[in-house]
Order: sequence, then C-alpha cells, then structure tokens
Amino acid sequence: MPKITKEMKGLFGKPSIQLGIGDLSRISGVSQSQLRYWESKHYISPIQSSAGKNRKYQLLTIVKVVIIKKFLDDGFTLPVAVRKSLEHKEMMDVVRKVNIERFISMEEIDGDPAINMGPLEDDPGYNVFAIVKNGTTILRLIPNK
Amino acid sequence: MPKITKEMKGLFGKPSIQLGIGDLSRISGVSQSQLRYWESKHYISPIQSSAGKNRKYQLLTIVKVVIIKKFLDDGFTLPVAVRKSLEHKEMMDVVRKVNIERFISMEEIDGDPAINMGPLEDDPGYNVFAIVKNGTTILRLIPNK
DNA sequence: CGTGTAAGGAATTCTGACACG
DNA sequence: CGTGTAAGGAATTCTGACACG
Repeated sequence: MPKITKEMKGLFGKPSIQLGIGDLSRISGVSQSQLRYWESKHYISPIQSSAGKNRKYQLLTIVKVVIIKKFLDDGFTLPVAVRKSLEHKEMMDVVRKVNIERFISMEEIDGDPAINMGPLEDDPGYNVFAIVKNGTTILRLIPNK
Repeated sequence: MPKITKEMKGLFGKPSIQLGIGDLSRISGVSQSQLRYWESKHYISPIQSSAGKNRKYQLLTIVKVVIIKKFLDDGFTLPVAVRKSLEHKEMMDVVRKVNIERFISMEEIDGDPAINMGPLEDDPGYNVFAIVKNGTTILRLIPNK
C-alpha cells in the first residue's frame, strides 16, 4: 500500500481549498443574499473580493457558515450565532492540525488498511494505529520494530 | 469547550462539498481543458453535468486530480497516472472514515484542547487523546472515569 | 494521445436599490 | 435588523471545432 505523500498530507489540511458563493450556498443551505449580508457585517469574509470579481471562500468558512446556520435554526440572533460559532471554529483548527500532523503513514495490519498516527507521548515504543476492520475503525497500539 | 455536534461530524466527512471547475483548476493546478478531457476519457466525473450546466466536483475528486497531476509531473502517462491514483483513493476513503468515526468529542486536557478518539480495541479502559500542546499534537492514553 | 485556443452562447455572480418588517 | 427580489452588467463556464504533435 502506498505511503502518504507530501501532496496528500497537504490535502488533509486543505489549506488551499476555495469555492464560490453558489457552491457555499448550496452546501450550507444559506442563501447568497445572507452570505453577502453577513460579509457586510464582517461576520465572514471571502479570501478575495476585489471589485466585482467572484467571491472565493476557504474551507474553514464553510464550517463557520454551517455552524452559524445551526444556531440560527436554534433560534439565536445572528450576532449570538456568530459568537457561538467562534468557539467551534477553534475546535475545527485543532481537528485540522491533527489531520495534518498525525497521519504519519498508511500501512496494512492483518490485511486491513490502517493509518499510523505515530508514537504515544508517554511510551514512544508504541504507535497508535487506526485500522479499518469490517467497515468500522478501531484503535490499536502496536510496538515499533 | 463545546461538544462536537452532529453537524460538525458531517463536515469532517465532507460528503456534500462540491465545487466548480474554476475552483478545482485553481486548487489543483490542472487546467480546465485538461479536466474536461479527462472527463471525456472517464478518468474523472463531475457529480452532475446536465447539458451545458456547470460541472460540480466532490472533494474526493479534488484529491484524485491532485494525485493524478503528481504522477503526470513525475513523467507517467495519463492512463498510468490514473491507475496509480486509484490506490491512493482507497487510502483517502480510509482517512475520511477515520475522521468521521474517530473524533468522538472535544475536551480539555490540562488546559490544552484535545480530541477524544475513543477507546483502545484491546483495552477499552483507556481512551486515545490527540492533544494540541505548544503548537504540536501529541497522543496520550487516558483512563475512562 | 493530450492539451491549448478563439468563438459565441448560456449559466452564474456582481453591485446598488428597494421592499418588508 | 436581516433577508429577498428585479435589473443590468460583468465574470465564468459551456460546447464543438480546430491546431499542434
């Protein structure tokens, strides 16, 4: 099974993913006019919106928009929904960081595909593996060679 | 710190992310004419391309395109690059599955944000945590309460 | 085979104004 | 405050053809 390449690691972090307002609107269920209004209030911001050109949003903005929408649906006002989304955004950054840094390599364990997530902090003699077995993932410690 | 909500779990899997050809081209560095040609050869396929309407690609297609491009840059022919990309695509599915299933909840460990990835297969008394500490991630076993 | 380009039309997005509330 | 809509123009994407090789 192939090793994770540098290109693919970059993809996990997806720092460069960007998409237009139509796609963001369709994905999130938030209308284009809502998105433009939120932008005018500086709640969200496109990567570049240089004078009449099409807006481009990054992946983290998608997450933010979806979360804001969730709180709006729960009955909160827009400013409150935005404030609440900020806590979750921190969390997303963490998840992304883990994605980038912890997927060390791809291997096979007993014929099942597995991700080597690297050594334990307290016991570097063991690596943590996430193994896909019978359609679900399990976590297992495996000693280094 | 907030719990991971159902909405956010869905985002990790990002099954619904879709973007246009301009965005895919800019992200991947593959030209629009290349993407249309690859489609004509059935190497990639948009979600929907109903008669003159704009193409929409899903996230896994981005990954596939980037990987194909990598092998093209390495000097392989297009058919070979496509074949090689398929092995990596399997891997991406695994990574995605782990993302969806293994991020159980968000917590704080000694003041640092951490992701609870759930119990070990062999010793369910311990959960595996990915902790962001001083800007990097570490893995630690923590006993269940 | 694999990609680029010019061409004309179609789909998408832009801004600023206005409506409703 | 927060969102929707009609309007006209601009940016983007569409297809099919052709060039190069």
